[in-house]
Amino acid sequence: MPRPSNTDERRAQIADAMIRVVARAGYERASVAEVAREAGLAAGLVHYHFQRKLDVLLAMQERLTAAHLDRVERWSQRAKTPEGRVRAFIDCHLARGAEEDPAALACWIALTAEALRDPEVRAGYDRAVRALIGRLESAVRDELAARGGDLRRARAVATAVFAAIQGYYALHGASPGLIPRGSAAPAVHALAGSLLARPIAAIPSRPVAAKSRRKS
Amino acid sequence: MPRPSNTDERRAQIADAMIRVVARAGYERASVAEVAREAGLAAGLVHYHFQRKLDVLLAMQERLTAAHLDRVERWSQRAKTPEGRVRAFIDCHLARGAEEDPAALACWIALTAEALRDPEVRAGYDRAVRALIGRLESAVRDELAARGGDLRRARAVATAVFAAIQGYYALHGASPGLIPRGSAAPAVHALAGSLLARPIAAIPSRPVAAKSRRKS
Amino acid sequence: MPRPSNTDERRAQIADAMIRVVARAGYERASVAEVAREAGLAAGLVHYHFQRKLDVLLAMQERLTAAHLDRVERWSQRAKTPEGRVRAFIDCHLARGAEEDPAALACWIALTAEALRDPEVRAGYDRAVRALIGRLESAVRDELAARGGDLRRARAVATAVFAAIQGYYALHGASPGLIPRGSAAPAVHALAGSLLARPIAAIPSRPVAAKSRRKS
Amino acid sequence: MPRPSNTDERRAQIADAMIRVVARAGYERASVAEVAREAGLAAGLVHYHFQRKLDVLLAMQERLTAAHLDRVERWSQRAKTPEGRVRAFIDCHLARGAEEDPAALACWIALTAEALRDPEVRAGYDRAVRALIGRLESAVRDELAARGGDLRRARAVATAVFAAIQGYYALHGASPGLIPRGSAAPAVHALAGSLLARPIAAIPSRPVAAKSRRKS
DNA sequence: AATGAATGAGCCTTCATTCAT
DNA sequence: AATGAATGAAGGCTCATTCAT
Repeated sequence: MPRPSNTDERRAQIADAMIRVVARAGYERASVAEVAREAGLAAGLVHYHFQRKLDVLLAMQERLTAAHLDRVERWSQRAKTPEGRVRAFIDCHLARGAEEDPAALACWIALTAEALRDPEVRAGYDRAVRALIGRLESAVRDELAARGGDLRRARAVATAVFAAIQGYYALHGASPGLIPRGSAAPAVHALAGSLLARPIAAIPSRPVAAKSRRKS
Repeated sequence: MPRPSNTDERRAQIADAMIRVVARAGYERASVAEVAREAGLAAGLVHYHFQRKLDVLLAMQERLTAAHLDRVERWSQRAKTPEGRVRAFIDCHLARGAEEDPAALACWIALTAEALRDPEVRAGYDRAVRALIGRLESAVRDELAARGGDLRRARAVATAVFAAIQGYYALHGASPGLIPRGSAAPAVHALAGSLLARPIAAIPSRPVAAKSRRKS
Repeated sequence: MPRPSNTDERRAQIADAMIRVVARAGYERASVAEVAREAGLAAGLVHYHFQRKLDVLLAMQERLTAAHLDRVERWSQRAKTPEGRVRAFIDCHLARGAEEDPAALACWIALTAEALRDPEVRAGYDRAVRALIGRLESAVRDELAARGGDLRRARAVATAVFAAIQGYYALHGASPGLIPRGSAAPAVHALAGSLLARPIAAIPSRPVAAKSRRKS
Repeated sequence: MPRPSNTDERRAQIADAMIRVVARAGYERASVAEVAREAGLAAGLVHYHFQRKLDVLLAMQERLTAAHLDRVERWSQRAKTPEGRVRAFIDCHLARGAEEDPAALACWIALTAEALRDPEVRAGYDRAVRALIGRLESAVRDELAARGGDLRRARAVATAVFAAIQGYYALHGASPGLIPRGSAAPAVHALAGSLLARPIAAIPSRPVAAKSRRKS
């Protein structure tokens, strides 16, 4: 009788170690040996459970994504209205007291950079982003429906909110101290409020400014 | 008869080659040999003009930043009002027909990821971001002044607009095809309009949603 | 079932290979690749067992020192008196028929030169020299005690004998053919005899010479 | 009319710069560029005046040797007797207040190590040593003649004194703090006195020790 | 004579991956 | 499953030497 496989735990253990190493060193500089050490395992074992180093990154990507989706889900459940779900999505990412694991944030940015070059990472990245935006989009759609808005804008609205969050993350990570304390969440809430309220195209501006916008 | 120095041109030549290589391979995978080949130079020459590979990255960073600031400046000059300058800043980054060098965009994301780990890259990143946000902030401040708004919000507003742009860039690079065509610029314009119009804190929302925001 | 470690043997194997390579090429010109080849190993393996090339040198230094101390010990055991131990120390280094591994001698000189510049090598060098001189000193002290001499001179006497040996080694290595055959050991024995017999300061000389020594 | 050649000065200037660089870095690590910088010259100029880096080392070797011979000569002139010249030779190297340029000492040891491997350096080393020992030998021979000693021992005596000095130099350089203060010169004087006084073979020792010496 | 750029080989080191046990 | 040694390919960087000016 063979001993029960512990492959799944080991894979998780290794992927989690990679999170910590990538967070502090980036993917390229995260050596397999270092990841093994971080996981408390022998160096050779990593390649017993994963064919390539890249596969560890992909596993880590999935774990990060799953955990993050969970987190979003948990925050959403407290919301009672569609708009509430949108608000919860934003707060879950940016509200004070909602600070996520800094390692996860660093990894996310590393994954973004990696996705630019590697098709496999890009695929996982795309899947993750689509899942997240998808959740947001459904909340936006419901809200727009309740308000009688144009449902076709839901995707654009969700994307905008997501992009803003993503941008704050990047700034926060790479240029800390630049974002006025407490300004991120309110700003994205304003964005959401604005986009839910009226057609995107109708940008409020002082008349004189109208012309300057006609440039490209 | 001292030989005239061509160091500046060479450094520029090498930094420009690094832009192309980093764009397609990332910094870590951009080998010095490859950069030299891309520049049409012998491998050893790179280290004659730069002490470390990192210094090439920093030079490239400065060139990208300078070029981008130039670009922003050029777009701004057409604007006749403060708000126009804000609009120009957004359009310069996101409007259709404003597509920047894709290589520059890829490099920017690579630099963001690198800034997370390397203090020197972070310093340059910070400088670049502050210069960009600074320009935006002054426009925002002028506009708020004209509207009688709270000038202290200028920085937060500028940061929000910048973050949104940054987020769109990341999404565009890593998950192309996800952003509804033509939605980016209008969304950020909406954000700007919304933030210029009223205090950030006053988020318009349906009453019921108020509670859901009160979360953990 | 953990694989049994062979690190100690490998390290010894590599350090021994370095002895041979340093002997014929010096430390700087002893490339890691060459050392590996000499040891019959793959190049990368050296850095699996040693962090830096310098660490191989230090390991080699320790092996040389240990072997040499052993050798001195073995020669000393035949001596029955303290003076006999001093004589044995000298003969062990310089007597005909006592020729040591020429590679070891070449390495020792290389280590001397390296010690001038590198603190780590210097530390090992210092330790080796102190151990050797220490053994000699204890023999000298015992002999001086037996003769009723000044024990405080023991260190100086031991150092003098050691320096003379060291000097002969250097000459032998760098300018072979210069030392009259068979003159080294007797000369150092004369030195030892002279220093053991009377206070160092009392140098026998013809009266007239006394002045010439009073010079600048 | 061509401008007068300054080649000799330049060569000297470069060789002197190499002394300083070799003293602090050793020959292998003394890069041509660093030597040029130390000399305040352009990098390319070194290879205009010297074909190979090794030739700079050889030039430096000659300069060091010449300067040192000069120094020995100067010290000797004050001596009025042959023995006085021997004493002066020792004091010139080891007496307190006779400290030579530490850079020269470091270079000498570096040259010793280099001589082990390179035939050209060895040739120069041999020449230098023979010149120095030769001067010493002639003084020894004169003294032995005056004493009615065996003139054939002159070379061996001179070599012994020189070896002892050389050994003290090595110890001083590589293991500073090991030599009891002020003990070097007296010890070598004792050696000289002892060797001038009686046949080398007749080593004074307590009877019991006689046997232990019969080992090899 | 002199300059400083250019070349290309070689070195130490890192590392993903494989393998014997 | 697991271990730790082994392999070989790069990579960044240094540097002696050459060359155009």
